[in-house]
Amino acid sequence: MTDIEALLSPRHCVSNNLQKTARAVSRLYAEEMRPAGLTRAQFPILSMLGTLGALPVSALADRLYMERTTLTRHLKPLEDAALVERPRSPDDARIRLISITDAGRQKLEEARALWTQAQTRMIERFGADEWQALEDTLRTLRRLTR
Amino acid sequence: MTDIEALLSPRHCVSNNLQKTARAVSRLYAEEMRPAGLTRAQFPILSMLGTLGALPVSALADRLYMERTTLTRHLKPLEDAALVERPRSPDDARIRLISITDAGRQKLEEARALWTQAQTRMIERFGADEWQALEDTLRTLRRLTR
DNA sequence: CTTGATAACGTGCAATTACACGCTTTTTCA
DNA sequence: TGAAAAAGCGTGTAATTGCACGTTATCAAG
Repeated sequence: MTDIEALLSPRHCVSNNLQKTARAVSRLYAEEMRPAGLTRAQFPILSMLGTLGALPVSALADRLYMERTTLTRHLKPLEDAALVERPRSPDDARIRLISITDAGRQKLEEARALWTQAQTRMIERFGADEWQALEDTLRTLRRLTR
Repeated sequence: MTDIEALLSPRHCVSNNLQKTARAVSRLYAEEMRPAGLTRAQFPILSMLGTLGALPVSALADRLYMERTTLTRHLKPLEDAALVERPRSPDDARIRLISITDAGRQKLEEARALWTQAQTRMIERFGADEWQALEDTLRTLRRLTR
């Protein structure tokens, strides 16, 4: 039973501990995926679009736990590269239905090969069971922020 | 015993799961700490400097798991605000020994009051024992990236 | 002592993130 | 039906991050 007061020192900061770890890990993945020609943020966006169908910007942003406006910035170059489309919904002119293109799927497959290497290396070092548990914990933490 | 293959789908990406969680949590802390007049990155830097003594840029960057050049960017406005000093070492003119000033400590105390609120709220929701365990796990993960 | 290697740090540039604000479209309700 | 409210999205601006590269200072051989 840990006392809360023991965690009220900045070195126990939830936010900063997550930030630090994200930075450290992100650098490894970015290095390995550089030849893919996708930026760091583009891969998860394309992945999500590859799994789900066409969906509004806000819905996509929610699932990515990304600010809607941040996602908008990322979508622009992806659309310019013809990797995603964003036509307006025929039912509601406010909504843009974002979807991945065939070229996007192809690019995604290329990037995924490199990603798999990075992920494999990381899981091998950290442990599959350990990551499974950590992933669940992180999901719980994210849900608490809603 | 989890099989590694089960984790080779992008939704299990270690990097992206950490990034998403860091974004989600960071927004909460940032919102609460806004009145402090410190940016998100400044608080952990000042905290670290408040605990440790004067130390070189690289050593500080290592402890923050931050790129050295990123830290340099953050130090500039902190120095302009007279919250930190960065005199060159008398022994080695290449080294700048970064330290917090009295004004920096004062600002740190103010910000810490707000931070404590954010941290308390978060720990209360998530659980002290759970965070303790997660913090250890994240540290382990960071060490693996060295 | 000088010359090459190394260490410590800063800068140019580009990507990432998000708050404040505004625009257009849809919905609500009197 | 005709505002008023709300929903969905984009832009201005600023903070965060890090790679490639350059500069200065120290160290290691010869």
